Amino acid sequence: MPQDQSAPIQGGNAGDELTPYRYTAALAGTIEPRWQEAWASRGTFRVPNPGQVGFDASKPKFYCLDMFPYPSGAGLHIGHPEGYTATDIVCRFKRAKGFNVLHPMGWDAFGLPAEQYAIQTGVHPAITTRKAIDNFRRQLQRFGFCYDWSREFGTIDEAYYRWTQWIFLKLYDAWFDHEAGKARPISELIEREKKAGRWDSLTADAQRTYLDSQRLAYISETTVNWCPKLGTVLANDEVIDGRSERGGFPVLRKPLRQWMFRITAYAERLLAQLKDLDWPASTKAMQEDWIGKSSGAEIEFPIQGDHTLRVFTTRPDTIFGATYMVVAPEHELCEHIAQGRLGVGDANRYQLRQYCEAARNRSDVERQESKEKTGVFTGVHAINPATGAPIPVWAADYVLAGYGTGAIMAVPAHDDRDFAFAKTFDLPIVDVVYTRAELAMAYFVQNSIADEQTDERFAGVLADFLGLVTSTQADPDKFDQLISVIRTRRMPPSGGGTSIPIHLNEPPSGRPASIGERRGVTKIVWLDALEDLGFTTFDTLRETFEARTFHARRGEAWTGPGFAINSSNDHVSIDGLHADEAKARIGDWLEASGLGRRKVNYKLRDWTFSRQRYWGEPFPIVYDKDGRAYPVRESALPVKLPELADYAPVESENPQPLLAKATAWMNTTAGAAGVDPALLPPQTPVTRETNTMPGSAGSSWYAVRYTDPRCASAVAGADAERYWIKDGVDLYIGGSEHAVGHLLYARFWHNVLFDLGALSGREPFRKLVHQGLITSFAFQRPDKTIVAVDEVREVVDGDKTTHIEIATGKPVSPIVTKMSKRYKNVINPDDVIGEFGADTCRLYEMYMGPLEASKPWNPRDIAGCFRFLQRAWRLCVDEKSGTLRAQAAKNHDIEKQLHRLVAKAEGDIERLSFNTAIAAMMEFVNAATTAGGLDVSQIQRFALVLCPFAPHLAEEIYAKAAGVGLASESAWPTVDPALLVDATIEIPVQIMGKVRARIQVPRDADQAAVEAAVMADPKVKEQIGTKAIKKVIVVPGKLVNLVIG
RNA sequence: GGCCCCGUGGCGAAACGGCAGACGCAGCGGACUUAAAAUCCGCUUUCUCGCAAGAGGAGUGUGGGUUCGACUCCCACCGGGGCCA
Repeated sequence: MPQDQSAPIQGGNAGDELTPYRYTAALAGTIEPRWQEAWASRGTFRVPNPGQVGFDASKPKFYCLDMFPYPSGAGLHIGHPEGYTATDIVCRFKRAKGFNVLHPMGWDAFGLPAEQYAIQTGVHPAITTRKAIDNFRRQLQRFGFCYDWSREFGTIDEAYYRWTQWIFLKLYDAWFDHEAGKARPISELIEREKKAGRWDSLTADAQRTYLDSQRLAYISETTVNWCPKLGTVLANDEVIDGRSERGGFPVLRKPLRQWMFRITAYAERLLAQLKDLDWPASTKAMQEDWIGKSSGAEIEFPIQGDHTLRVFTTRPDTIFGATYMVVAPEHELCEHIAQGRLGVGDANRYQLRQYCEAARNRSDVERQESKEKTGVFTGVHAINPATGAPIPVWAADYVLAGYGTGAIMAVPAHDDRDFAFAKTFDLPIVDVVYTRAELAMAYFVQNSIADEQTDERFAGVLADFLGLVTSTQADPDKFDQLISVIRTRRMPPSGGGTSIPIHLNEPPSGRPASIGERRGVTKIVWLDALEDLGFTTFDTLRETFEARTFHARRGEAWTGPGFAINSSNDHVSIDGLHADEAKARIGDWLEASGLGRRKVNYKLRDWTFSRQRYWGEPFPIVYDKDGRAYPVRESALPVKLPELADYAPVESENPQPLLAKATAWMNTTAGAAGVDPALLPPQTPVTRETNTMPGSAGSSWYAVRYTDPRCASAVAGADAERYWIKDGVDLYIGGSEHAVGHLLYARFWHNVLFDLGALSGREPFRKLVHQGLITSFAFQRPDKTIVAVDEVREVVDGDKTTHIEIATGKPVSPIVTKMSKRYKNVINPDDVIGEFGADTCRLYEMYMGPLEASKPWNPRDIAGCFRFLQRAWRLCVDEKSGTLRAQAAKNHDIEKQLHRLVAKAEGDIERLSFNTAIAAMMEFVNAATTAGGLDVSQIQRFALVLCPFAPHLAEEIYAKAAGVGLASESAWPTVDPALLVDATIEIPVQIMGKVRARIQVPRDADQAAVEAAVMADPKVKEQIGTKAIKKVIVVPGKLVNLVIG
């Protein structure tokens, strides 16, 4: 590859006549493409599959994957190579350590941007996408990444999306057997129904309807996020603040016929299997939250007539506090009432109808956000099955139709929104949960003696009692004992002095904020707390607890943990129990009495899988004239996209798929479309499905395809699939923005395909790491608006540096922010490579800081990495002649340091701590330079350590030193453990935790010997003086600490 | 509002309960050079005492706790970021 003469060369001074072989950007630009070609032509990074020529079954395997890039027209962002360099280093290292390494790359290439571009220019998305892919590939190859390019593919390849469609058909042809906890072919469902005698009696249509209701891929009319401007439906995670993630266009909620995946059937498995994954805790937590499991109960509340109102609640333990109910305005009860079926008076019915009409025009978001609670009494009452009391049923829009059953039991004392609503409409608020302290107050009301109930005395006694109860975390059965302690004025056994120690966050009643408790709090604080609550007389206290209105008085719901109270009837009592036990007992009672049942609820919704756009996989589905769906046979795959004259979406509030424009393609026959003749005669006219699949389709299984990318008979050949991915990808690196979307969808498909026998393992990604965001500097005015970097001038005054906005002359402050064209702080990888070479760029990205941390790109710092490579080069190669600079004799001290470097680099790479590995190499080069240089063997081994980080430079040095072979094909240097330790070591001596002296001891000196050496040290003697030695801590090989006094 | 992550020199950072600031940048001083660049060497958390060598104190956002010993573990608070609502 010819050197690009036009590239700006600023990386240090150019090599001049004296040093023609100095390591410069120009030299890097020469050697880097040369080695890239050498690797490619030798197939250095190609890895064969089991059964193929050259496959070595004796080696362990390592499958390392980068997140699928979307090849945008703008080219590679500087953030891309961060993760890619990390995986590249690990893969090169693992290969050197004797692993079979699978390290592939490909393209997530269907999707909106290419299509938006096609709309503007009329160029077919396939053309622009291929161009973008070529550019991406060129840029990646320029970094020297060790991908096995023979495995490259894109989601837009027919040979690939054929299998994406095949997977869709597998899901269409499967149902979830809840008893077995796994997906099974639909044919087995028919078998089961036949055996149960439920099948043959059904009509063909009823059979079809039943099957369709069970399929993992099914059609449903659901409310979707419709974006008129983009002409498509978007997934929830593609909508941000009511606008599309791409383009920022408004998004409406619309009912639409959609293909859906029954991911909810897998909620429990997706949740349970998380715990075995080596993933960042935060990502696991996000998936847990997204799945949103909550256990509670479904309860039937009788209402007048023979109606019941079914609610789902996560707090069945608070049912005794349910003082009213709320239904969503869309709830069928409202309709029934409006139609007069429950005998509600005209005035109420009119109000209700008015309210429901109004609520319907407000979006869910508006309804959730609005602080002001609105609602209307429906005119009917329900019976609280726990208390037997009639409670009013209201309609209010803070309850959403789509969540749970669209109706709730309201427990205002223990739910914030119910509390606010009850306050607004003056509904009763009844305590059914108390914290420990509150329970103690209630106890005091009932059990105090007359003498303790005087207005003068009660507060003091109660404050003492509360202090004792909370400090000892006493359960209610200990209250008798504790109050007698107070009465006899004895101090509690554990509390020395006058203050009673109170422990923070004592479970389960810790409520520091409201009852005011800090460590060391005393009676005074409790007295203050009682006063704040307005308990100035005993009667107020008694009335509050007898009326069960403590929380109402406090003005806030208590949603935290505590003890159940006021919760007994003839059949069940949960008084005094904690929430978990109380829930369990209420669950038992509900089930025994037939009033309800325990129920697990998930926040996770089914996956909407239809898009109304062009540039995606077509569905292998056709419809007959009655709208019945039929699958296309596997042999007829792939269903290819038709050509279109123009790609502009039909911009409309009524969703219309773009493929409907291709009428000739859409209208076909069952035979031409490839429907099984047993299902539909070939001449039958049918219309094709005109939706396309979303971008997440192709990216949900690509990790599997890499194991055998050319396989024509399956998603991947069984041997290859089992060898590489049975236990999941060994290292998967990519951005945390995919924490729920992609990573959850891919797990779902993998699980389904495992159940159906198409894959050997359940989980696709065993170990996951997110690289941090690479940010950039910009400037900020005092009003927090941002100023672009080229609009600011740096002023150096003595040792102070200030930044001035050129236009205004006002000072601005440097900040770290996302790279943005607007701020003129975008770093282009091509420019960086032109200026310093790919090795320097790779090295700097890894040297900036920990892989997972977000960190700012500093153009100044990159020079340090470049200079390091120059020093490394100069250490090994003569800058005048370009020949090897090897010393004849081996420096043994340097040899020792080299072994330590190899050992450190090894450990650091394993734990992805690349910045510290690079620092160790810098130290080694500095030491070796000072020591006068390396011998040939040392140069070779140093090059091998450098190779994963700066492979081109390493190859060049290695070639000069070894003469034959490639560094990238050589084994990692071996470490002699004997050289990692010294005979004598220096250890610090601390006195009272401060370093006061240092002593030399043999490495394996025992405790007594070390102690003796310490005591003999004159500095130690001086420090100890006349004081006594109380304790000696010897940490072998590390340090000694003396406690004196 | 909830959950998670992060606060260490002028800057990026290191230290997996055991010598805080490795390594790099920037800065200062020196060598080399007619000169500059490049390169090499030295200094570089801060305060006090000292001409100096050196000695001593403080110090990892703040306050508390655990420990012989805490940047590291626990609790609360403050500040920044992310995700969810």
